[in-house]
Amino acid sequence: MEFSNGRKRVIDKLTRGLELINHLQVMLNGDGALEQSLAEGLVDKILDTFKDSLSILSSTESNGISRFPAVNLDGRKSEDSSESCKTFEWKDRRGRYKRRRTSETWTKDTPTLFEDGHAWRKYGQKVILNAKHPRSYLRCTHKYDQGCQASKQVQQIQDDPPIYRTTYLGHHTCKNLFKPCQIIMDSTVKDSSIILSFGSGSTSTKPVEYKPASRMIPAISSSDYFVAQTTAFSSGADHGDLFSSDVYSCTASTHSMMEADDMLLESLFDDLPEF
DNA sequence: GGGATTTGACCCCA
DNA sequence: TGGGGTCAAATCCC
Repeated sequence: MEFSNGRKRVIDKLTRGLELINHLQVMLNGDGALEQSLAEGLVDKILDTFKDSLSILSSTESNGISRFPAVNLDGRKSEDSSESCKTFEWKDRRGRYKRRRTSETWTKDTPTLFEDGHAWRKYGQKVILNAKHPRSYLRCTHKYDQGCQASKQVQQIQDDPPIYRTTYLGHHTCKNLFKPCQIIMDSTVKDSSIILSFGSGSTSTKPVEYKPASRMIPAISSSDYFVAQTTAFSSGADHGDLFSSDVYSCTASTHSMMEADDMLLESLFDDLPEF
């Protein structure tokens, strides 16, 4: 059952990749005035679909379910292809795992523990050398039911005022946000920026107006994305405040993190006016 | 009862 | 070799 679920998701991803390639092909066959940033954005998305597919295949393989060879995100075959055979040796598997190698990571420092819209499950806590506070280890709740490889580590790195460092590892391949996010394009904030507002069950999020800004459009496929907290919106902060306070930025990693909101981004692309 | 968290054990890798 | 990441049994909580 898990295998068929993973298989369906791989098919979905690959189908999506084909659609994007067709989209790109149509654009290339048009008047030839394809915006380079748009093309790069499409290529990024296509690459993401194939990376996700490989990720799903790898995860189902690690569960001993898949018949596909284990493949890392960089395309290399798993160095220990016999690992899946060990899944039949269930006696005391404690500590028997394949530590992931250099996966994409990015960090965020915040004064509070914030809600990022995904469901996390804590699977460990560790006292770190020369650190006052233990580090918590969390994985995506949908690690097993959807093969999501995302995980994060949270550690308090400062007491007064408290600062929490969250390190994200891997990308969400699941599709389970608590609530869909809202996408805002605001030309008044900063060039090449998009703000995402994730819904939260505990806060009364103000509806945020979606403001297409034509001069921002070439920046949509830029690698720079910015993610803001819902709480900032609900507190009435304006977009300028968001960028000066509790917003982090990064490049390809954030793009991948927003994968769960891919449909919204796709609709954003679809809404682009003709140049 | 089932899902989430805690916690000690185990193993990878710098 | 030891710090850090992950596993899984025990425990907690709703």
